Amino acid sequence: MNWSKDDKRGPRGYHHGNLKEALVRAALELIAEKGPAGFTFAEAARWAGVSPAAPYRHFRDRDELLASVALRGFSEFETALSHAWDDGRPELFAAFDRLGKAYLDFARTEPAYYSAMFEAGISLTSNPELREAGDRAFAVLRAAAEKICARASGRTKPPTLMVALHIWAVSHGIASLFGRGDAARRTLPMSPEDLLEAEMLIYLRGLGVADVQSPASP
Amino acid sequence: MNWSKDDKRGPRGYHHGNLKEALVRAALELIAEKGPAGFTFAEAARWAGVSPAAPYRHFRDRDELLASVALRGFSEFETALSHAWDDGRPELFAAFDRLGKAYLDFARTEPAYYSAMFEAGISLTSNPELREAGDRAFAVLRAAAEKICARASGRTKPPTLMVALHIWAVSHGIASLFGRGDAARRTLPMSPEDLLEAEMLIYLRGLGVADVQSPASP
DNA sequence: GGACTCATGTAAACACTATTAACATGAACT
DNA sequence: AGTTCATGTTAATAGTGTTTACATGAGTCC
Repeated sequence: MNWSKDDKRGPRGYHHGNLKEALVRAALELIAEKGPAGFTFAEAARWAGVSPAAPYRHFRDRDELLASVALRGFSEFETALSHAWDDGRPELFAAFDRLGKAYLDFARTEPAYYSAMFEAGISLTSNPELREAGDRAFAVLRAAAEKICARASGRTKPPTLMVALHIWAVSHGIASLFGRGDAARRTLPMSPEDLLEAEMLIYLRGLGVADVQSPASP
Repeated sequence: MNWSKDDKRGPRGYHHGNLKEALVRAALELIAEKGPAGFTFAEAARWAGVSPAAPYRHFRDRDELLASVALRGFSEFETALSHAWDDGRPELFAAFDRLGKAYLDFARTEPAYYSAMFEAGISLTSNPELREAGDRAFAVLRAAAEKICARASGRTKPPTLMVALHIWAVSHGIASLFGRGDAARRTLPMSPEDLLEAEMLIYLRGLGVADVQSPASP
């Protein structure tokens, strides 16, 4: 007999082996299916093949599991954004456009993460770790805002932080209102991607950033 | 026959008299307290002083009560927005500024409505009445966008619908990320109102709308 | 090897929720 | 009066979050 963990069923007798990980993955599946509200601690346990009380060995309560999902979400979000941004290479505006598309793409393809991060109502003040993860993701937008601001032509440079917050708000607004399943979807005259791109072009133009073509005539 | 609802205690024997209304109000209280997820059908019934099964005479299920709250929310939202906008009087940009502040004010002072409307995940496709109520509120933003676009100086006028969607996305993004209790609040260098005003000024400038002062120098 | 410990699992219990079914009441209409 | 029907009740089912007491087994020290 071969009891190694590569067995079809694995050893998996009394101890699961990697329950914490399995629960996070189960939560992701379930949230993606039925929204963050429909996600159930008990069902996650069932999905992982353990008793309903087992998860409490790894998470204080249901909210802590949700927070754990959100934490990982912010981490993957940061990775996706910074990969798209790629430090503004090879060209600032192309990279900026990729950044916006990556934002929308994450919200669409990872609705479970996105819900946990922004809609589950987890308190950031009581969870510094989560806040820091969010800040790291936001730092990518901030870095992009920095390079954008450096190109502004006005007498005074716009404040980087403000611009970063603007970019975040627009992206989140579009992703949240139009970017996902038909839960809140309305019939749009254009794709969320085009909508975001147009808005950012107009905004950059208002900022006095050069090399941006007129948005009204594509 | 003066058992109108103005009676001191109302008849209130076996029949409540106005349970549907009472349930909606109870839901509002509860959502405001503990978020849309923490709201409970049973607790709403308790709050109204009836048995847990009574609400089912007025709402098919919990979601339908939530949808009812959202419906009323859109109606009040429309009222608030159109009152602030006041058809662009006495001056376009002052009215537009009021509109933005009214948006944020609604999200802050009526978080229960706002959550039910945008975060409860109620399907709009399966609820035409709700969708229409949302469209009526959006129509105010659209009307504002119309007048804004008419002032655009470029060769071609920007499409009204697109501009309206942009305004909506920005407002919702700021309200949703920074506009309410500390659930998702971050430390900001400025108030949500100032943040929104600045973003709209830059946007309008990018749109080529006249009479807008430079945003970078207040 | 054997005993001790501790993280990690189970089972049983409690209070609570959504929802339904069967029954009760009373307001309105003939 | 009596009937009807909307609107309430009670009782039951099934599923949930969470706690408590107990069980197991992997690693550690002798």
